[in-house]
Amino acid sequence: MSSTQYTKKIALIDCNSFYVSCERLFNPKIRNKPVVVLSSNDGCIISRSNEAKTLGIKMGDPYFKAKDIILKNNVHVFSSNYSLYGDLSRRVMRTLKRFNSEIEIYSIDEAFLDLTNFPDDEVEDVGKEIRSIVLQWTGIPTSIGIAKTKTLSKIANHIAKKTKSGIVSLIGIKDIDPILKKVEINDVWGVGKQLTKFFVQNGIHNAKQLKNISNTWIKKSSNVLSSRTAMELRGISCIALETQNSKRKSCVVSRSFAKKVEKLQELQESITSYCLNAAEKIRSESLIAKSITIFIRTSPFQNQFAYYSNSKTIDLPIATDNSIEIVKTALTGLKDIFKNGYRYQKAGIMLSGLSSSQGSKNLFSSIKDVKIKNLMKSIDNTNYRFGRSTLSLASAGINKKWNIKRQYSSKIDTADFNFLPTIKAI
DNA sequence: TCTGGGGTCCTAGGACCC
DNA sequence: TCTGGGGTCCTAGGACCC
Repeated sequence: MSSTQYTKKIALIDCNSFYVSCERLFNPKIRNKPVVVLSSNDGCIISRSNEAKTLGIKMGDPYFKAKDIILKNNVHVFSSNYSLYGDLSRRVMRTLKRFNSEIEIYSIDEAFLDLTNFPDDEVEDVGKEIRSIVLQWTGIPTSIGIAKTKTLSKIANHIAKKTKSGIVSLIGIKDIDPILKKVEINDVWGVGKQLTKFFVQNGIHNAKQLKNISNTWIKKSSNVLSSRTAMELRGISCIALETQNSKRKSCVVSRSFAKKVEKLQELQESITSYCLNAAEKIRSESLIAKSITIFIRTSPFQNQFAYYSNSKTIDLPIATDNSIEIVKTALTGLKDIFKNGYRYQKAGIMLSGLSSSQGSKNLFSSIKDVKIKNLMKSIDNTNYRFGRSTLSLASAGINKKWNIKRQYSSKIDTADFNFLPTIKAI
């Protein structure tokens, strides 16, 4: 009798130090060297190589605070280059799809892959192959965790990151308690700062304890999400793989300013350009928005200045993807919440209540609408061909003094042939 | 001087209705 | 003059994720 088993198996594939790995692809000199990538505006550290982690540089640290360590240790610093990372992400995901079309792209550098169709005792080898193919085809190193549920595969992945092979499977292990015991409660997927505090107060310090806690207690004293997490630790799948890319429900565009902004005029310029950006984004996904939120705030870190933060949500009379309409509405909202005398650090907008623009004709549809649609289309096409904001609105400003800072950009654009790496035959 | 950006989901509480 | 219970829907804010 064959003993081949096909239990449920979910793999979590996670790119190692993804943004750093992307920069390294085009810059072999920085392999094995400490590297960090900064957030937009060169504000915070959002990706670190292992060497940088060893130096004690923390995730999310503001750059200026880590500068001493960085300079002393010759850490290589890069401003983030999202079009590069997005491009490489798509390549990684495309490669993963070859192993199974049942894939959930969870973030720019992570995907869940259903491996149930492979026999239990072969799944670790499959994982190894995925790793080496992704590395070979894209140059991006990954870690892979495999287990019966998403939460457990997250844990397996967490452990895999610390192993040399880069792959850990919990499939076929009868008693995973000794493994879960070593996983701190705050490292469990879905357990954040607040829940950690709550669990620790109740004597739960690791994943094993959460797994073995009574169901009634957790339901009574917490919420459905926690009990779902506990179930998943027991190997009972509660969080399904979301394989079809569902349409998003909101679209945010927000930025911190390179310099503090005090004038309404400058806020208007930034809000306008964020609106244009967001409108273009939803048009490219055939969506229309029902409402728009505008928000502005001063820095929460600078205690010597008064703090002010406010937002305003306005319902659009008719759901729309029309840039002009969206900008106009946003600017009225901005006027309502703007107050003189503050040093604004950040502004943003959110389009929400998004729905498909297909067949969204209504009583008020008219020839004018068709004209506007064509105008939007030609703006999008021109900007696509000649670069963002070739065509814009006057209110988006020309000088853009508030615009972001990107001092350390590698300026690599994989769409540009001049920056493609050349491969030399030996 | 300098502290990211973009998402989802859940819940409590208020408004409103019968 | 006093007094009820139950339901739905919406929203703001919080918590979490990367």
